[in-house]
Amino acid sequence: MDHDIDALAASLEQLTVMVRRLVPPDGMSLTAVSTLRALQDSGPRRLSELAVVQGVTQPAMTQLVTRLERDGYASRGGSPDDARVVLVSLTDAGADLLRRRRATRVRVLRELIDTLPDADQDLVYAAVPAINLLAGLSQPDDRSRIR
Amino acid sequence: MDHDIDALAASLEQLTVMVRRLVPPDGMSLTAVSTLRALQDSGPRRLSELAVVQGVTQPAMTQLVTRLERDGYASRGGSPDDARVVLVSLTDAGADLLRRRRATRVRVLRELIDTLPDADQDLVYAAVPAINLLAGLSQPDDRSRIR
DNA sequence: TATTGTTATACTCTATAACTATA
DNA sequence: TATAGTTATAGAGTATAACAATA
Repeated sequence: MDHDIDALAASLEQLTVMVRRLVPPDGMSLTAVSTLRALQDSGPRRLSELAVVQGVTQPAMTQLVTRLERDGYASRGGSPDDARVVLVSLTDAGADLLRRRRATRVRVLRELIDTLPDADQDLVYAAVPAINLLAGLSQPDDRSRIR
Repeated sequence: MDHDIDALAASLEQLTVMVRRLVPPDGMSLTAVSTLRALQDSGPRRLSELAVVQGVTQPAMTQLVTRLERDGYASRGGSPDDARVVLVSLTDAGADLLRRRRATRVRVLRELIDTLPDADQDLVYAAVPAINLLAGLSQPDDRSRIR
């Protein structure tokens, strides 16, 4: 067992480049997509919650939600409990967008993996638990730049 | 062997989120860092070559190089062969920046992996060949938006 | 004419500071 | 006063279109 951390770090960095290219650039920022996913996973959320989760400032989230709303992917609603609060929801068009991106990513990934010899494909799938271990390594969620 | 492509795609996506957070945001864009790395790997390059490799337009690269030059990470030079050409080089400060980012990524990654039980650590390192297989899957370098 | 790079302009996305409305 | 959100302003980073200089 080597436990060569530098090699692992370099491999992971290259891997992120590959993954990022699975979905062709479509004008959606990482934050925009991640915000829509958060809305899909957890339902309507306060604008300020979204800002914290995404690690951006409240004004940045205000503007992102404004663009998402303009493009039809999200909508603003009020809270019955607190008139100051804005609840942001995913629209059907937003859910469609996420569906399409996922389908593209899976399709392109499958095409790429299909080019590998069967033995290598088995190796890749056998690594899924290890990849999940790595993916689950949580950092102290360094969202401290939110003032 | 499951060969569950959807699970693999989802795991890879989560993994990229983890890797992206290894280095704290420091105002350098993905393209900026990737351009500096290209200069380090291959030596001075034409501005237009950099634009193609990074998948951005020539004007975008002109402006990026201008910012990198202003910040001291890269420098412009002429070509002796062709007076139209701008050759971009990495400066010592640029190399230092890359060194520091690499060191941070490795240090944080090590700290995170150290929190895993030994058996899981072994599992992660055993997956490096599979990760390299995935990272090496080349897409047709869809840089077709360059006109 | 074709190639290399820059300038002009516009939009996204981010930040900080100052503001409004509600609690 | 404190909290939720917006508006104002500035800078990075991207694009397309138009331009200058060189081949």
